[in-house]
Amino acid sequence: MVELQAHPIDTVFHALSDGTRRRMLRELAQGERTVSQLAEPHDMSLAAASKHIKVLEGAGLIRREIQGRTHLCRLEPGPLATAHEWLTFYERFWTSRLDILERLLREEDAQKSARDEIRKSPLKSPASRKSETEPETGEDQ
Amino acid sequence: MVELQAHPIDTVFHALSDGTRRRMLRELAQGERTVSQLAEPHDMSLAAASKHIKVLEGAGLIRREIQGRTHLCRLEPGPLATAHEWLTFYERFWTSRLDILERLLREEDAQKSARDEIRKSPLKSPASRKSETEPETGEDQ
DNA sequence: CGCATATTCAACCACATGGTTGAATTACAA
DNA sequence: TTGTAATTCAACCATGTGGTTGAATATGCG
Repeated sequence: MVELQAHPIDTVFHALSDGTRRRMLRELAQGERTVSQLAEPHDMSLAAASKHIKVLEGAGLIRREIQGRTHLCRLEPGPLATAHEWLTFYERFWTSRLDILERLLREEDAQKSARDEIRKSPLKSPASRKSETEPETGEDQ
Repeated sequence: MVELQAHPIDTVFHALSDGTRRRMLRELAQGERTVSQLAEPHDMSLAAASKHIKVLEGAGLIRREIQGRTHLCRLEPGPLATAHEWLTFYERFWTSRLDILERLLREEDAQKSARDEIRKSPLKSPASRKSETEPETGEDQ
């Protein structure tokens, strides 16, 4: 019904791009929950919550065990690990240390591989960015 | 034009949920690129690519330096670090070692915090999931 | 100046998303 | 059997997304 032939990681990142769904994952990190339990904290219809759960399921982020008339959901961390590893590729860009060297190399690289002959002004040194950690901080997500 | 009052991490994950944009980030990991350079490998109009770039910019994943008539883009890793750290919260769920203990604790937890009295069947032990690493593997993304 | 280059803007389109409501399905319980 | 509880399904709606095309806006160049 959704994401017909997208790359798996597309569906994972997409699933994570919604605060309701991230909150559900957060909840599931503390233990399994039924559909109604997952829906309860969210100000929306059960049907809407059910759709969110299906998106999470479609991304492989949760598994569901049907138990009579209730559906028990539990976290399936594999895709989260995949996404984490995907991001790890870029780690060198935020863990500085070699930042100056990196940047010089990137400049050289850009110079070399530039398909045309644009760019010839100096680059601004990027302000080192502060990153607020931990999921589900404060109000939403 | 997009993401009017969403949580910042919403826009980051959303930006990452598209293969075209992930490929652009990949490209920018090797050095700065102009808009046309970023657009070139992708089978779409310049205008479409320009929109993708704006999504990345809106998520804070890239910065743009206007240089005459060309726009030079460069990677801004901060939000990637944020997303990475967000995912790190769930790390304990995929780095096993304490997996059995974790699971037992989660069961207890679920037992304790369950708002209703559902759940009373045994849990399946989750198959340890294999996660394919590194970004931009194979054909797309 | 006049033209080509780099990029965006605006209007448009098909389809996805996230929500609603009401009915259908299935299971438990009296 | 009858009713109620848990969940999905189907239809619908407003809005967002990702793409197109053609015009607009600057900038660089001869």
